[in-house]
Amino acid sequence: MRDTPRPDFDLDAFMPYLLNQAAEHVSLGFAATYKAEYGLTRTQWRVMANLGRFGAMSAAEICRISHIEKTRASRAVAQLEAEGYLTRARASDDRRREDLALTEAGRDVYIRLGARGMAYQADMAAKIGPERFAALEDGLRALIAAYGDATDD
Amino acid sequence: MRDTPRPDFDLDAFMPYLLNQAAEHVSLGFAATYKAEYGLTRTQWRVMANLGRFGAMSAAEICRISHIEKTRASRAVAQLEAEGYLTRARASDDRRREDLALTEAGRDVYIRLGARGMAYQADMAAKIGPERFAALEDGLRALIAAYGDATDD
DNA sequence: AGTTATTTGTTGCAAATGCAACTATGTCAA
DNA sequence: TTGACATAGTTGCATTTGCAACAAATAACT
Repeated sequence: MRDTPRPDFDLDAFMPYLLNQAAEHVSLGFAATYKAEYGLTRTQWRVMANLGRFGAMSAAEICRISHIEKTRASRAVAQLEAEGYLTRARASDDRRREDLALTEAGRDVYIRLGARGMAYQADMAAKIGPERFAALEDGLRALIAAYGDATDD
Repeated sequence: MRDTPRPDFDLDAFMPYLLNQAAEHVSLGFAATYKAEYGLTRTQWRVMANLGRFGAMSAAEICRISHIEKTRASRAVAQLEAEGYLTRARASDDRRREDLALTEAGRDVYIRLGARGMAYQADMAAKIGPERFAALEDGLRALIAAYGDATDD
């Protein structure tokens, strides 16, 4: 007889666990860059990345796109404004909304960090091999589509 | 002429971002289960999963294996003990260490949640297809190996 | 032995977080 | 117009978090 019921469940093969581990390790590497060199948090960097990529938009839009909690976004925006990386302007067509836009300084940071990001990404692809990297991207997108849109938090 | 320097950097194709998005969405689904039904946090569940899978071990070992911050682990262990899911015992060979072990109740939770986890996992594989799922696992392990062991935070 | 460094686990404290409540604005329909 | 509801963004508050400082035990040198 066994003194422990056969587990069968192995954390090391559990996808949510693997995803979190991978995300944490990989993110940390890049986070160190924008944290150390520009004093940005992850949320702040994401807000800037969205504005840099897509141009002026509201905080709510950024929240929808990047699934950032609205309180978090609000605070990130306030800090980014305080540091001169973005400006806010009441939208004329809907005065609840605030249109956010990067300042010169903000765009500069976005460009620099973007370049770093791409280098980081290239390094990742080299480390695990391009095919694996492509397959990974494909799988992640599939997951996000399957769970992200379904639950829609 | 363009008024914005060509960005080139796209957040939507940035691997750290994709990883975080996928991890967040997927984890949330399963987290709802152990949170709602057993009142466990993610860290608490991880501690239990490690103990259930590998048997008695110290908090520090769990931290090393699962890359959990030690303060977090300490607090999770205290709460799990308070709820009767595990016991702590000073190790006789090294009196700094505390050997943690699941109680009957704790093992019971582990078994039940493990079953739920496997079902969740099977559902994920079905949703995105078994090949994609396998490729995803392969890629994630490669990333963890490349970054997890190298940086070793 | 004696001194210094390392490891294990806990705690203090400031900062970050999430949820709910709130203001202000806009929409829809009776 | 009025009233019910929805959306954008902020703030209050209790909880969680992480870092640094700590205590206790052990290891590693000399």
